[in-house]
Amino acid sequence: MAATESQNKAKLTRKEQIESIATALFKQRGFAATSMRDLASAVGIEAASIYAHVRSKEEILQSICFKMANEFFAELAEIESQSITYTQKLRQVITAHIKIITHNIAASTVFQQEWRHLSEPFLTDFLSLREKYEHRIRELIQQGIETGEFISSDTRFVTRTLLSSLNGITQWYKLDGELSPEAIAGNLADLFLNGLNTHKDDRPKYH
Amino acid sequence: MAATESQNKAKLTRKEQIESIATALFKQRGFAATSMRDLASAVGIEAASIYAHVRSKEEILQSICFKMANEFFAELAEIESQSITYTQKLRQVITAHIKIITHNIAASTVFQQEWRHLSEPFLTDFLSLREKYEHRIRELIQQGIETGEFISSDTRFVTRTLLSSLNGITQWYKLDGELSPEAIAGNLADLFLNGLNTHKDDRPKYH
DNA sequence: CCTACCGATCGGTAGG
DNA sequence: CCTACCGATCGGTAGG
Repeated sequence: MAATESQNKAKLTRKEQIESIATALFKQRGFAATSMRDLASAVGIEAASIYAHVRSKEEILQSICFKMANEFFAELAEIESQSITYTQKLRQVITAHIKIITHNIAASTVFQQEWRHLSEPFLTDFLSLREKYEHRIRELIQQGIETGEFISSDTRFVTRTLLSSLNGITQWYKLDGELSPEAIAGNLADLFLNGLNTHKDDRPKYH
Repeated sequence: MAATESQNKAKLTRKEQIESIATALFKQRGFAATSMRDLASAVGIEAASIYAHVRSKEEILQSICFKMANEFFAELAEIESQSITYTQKLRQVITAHIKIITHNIAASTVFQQEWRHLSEPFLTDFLSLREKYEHRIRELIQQGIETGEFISSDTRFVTRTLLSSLNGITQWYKLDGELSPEAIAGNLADLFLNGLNTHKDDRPKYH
């Protein structure tokens, strides 16, 4: 009970503050190039004091990576459970993914670029989660093809391309930019669903 | 003349061999997490001996990043000079970019992910080149819109999305995989030009 | 290309 | 949360 109380009060525990600042630094310089002394100095304490709140440098990375993974899965499960067309599901997946990314730009960047510094068994777990997420989106596209909503395509390729486009948003999204997360989602869904061409006679016979 | 001769002979100079192995290591572990001792050991010499061929660790990174940039620009200039439709130009840009990436997977990955470890003035130069490349592709899409080939869209957004999709290929392309570079290029061009949807009545009114 | 070595910095611990 | 400190490792140089 006392433990629960201490978790509930206050805005940000010191541990959360450390993780938040670490996330920004890992994004800026990369995990390997960020030292615990850099982190401590940014927090305003001594390097050794960090270890009162955190077991190791890698533990911080683990926390960032798996928290982000959980966010993506929570939204995906919600969408999968709905009774709507696959076109609508795809639009919602795009919207949800972009919402998560734009609300956690630094953590998303670390999630995307720094996971390789995880040690085992975290590395294997992480890659397995990523594979599962991709697989479930691929399933969604496959089912859209079977209902006739989407054209027949290489679903593995389409899914990877979609995820690259989604994850690439971390590299250019600006809070003060001209495009809101919702506008980005709308544009991206339009592009993937309808393409750039004004007519559809361009397609060679790959399929 | 003697200098020219020594450049022309042999398969790979020691310097080229060092850069090639460094590229693979930088891709695998990242620039910051790769030590000169790792590199030396992979080459089969002592760490200090590396410095007989290379001025610093960063010089290797500079070489990788700017060589890749030059490759992209050479292909782009070639395509821009042709008299073909913008649809065809876009297809060729996609094909050329993918060709370069798939032929230099490790160097492309380093180019994309490790450039932030460049020091000034290289960092600024590099970002300026990247911006120039994006700008020229954006111009190409803008012109395609003006001729009526492409639908009116946010060209900045479309260009960034295309580049994310192209660069994401380094993350999943396998030499022994099911898709050849040409097939990937065809699929990607089809997706961006025509989209996934079997009909075009899905588009909401964002534009 | 090697041996020998430099000062700096790393992640982390002991003990309070 | 601090002082004091550990052994390991870092990028790089001197001198041959």
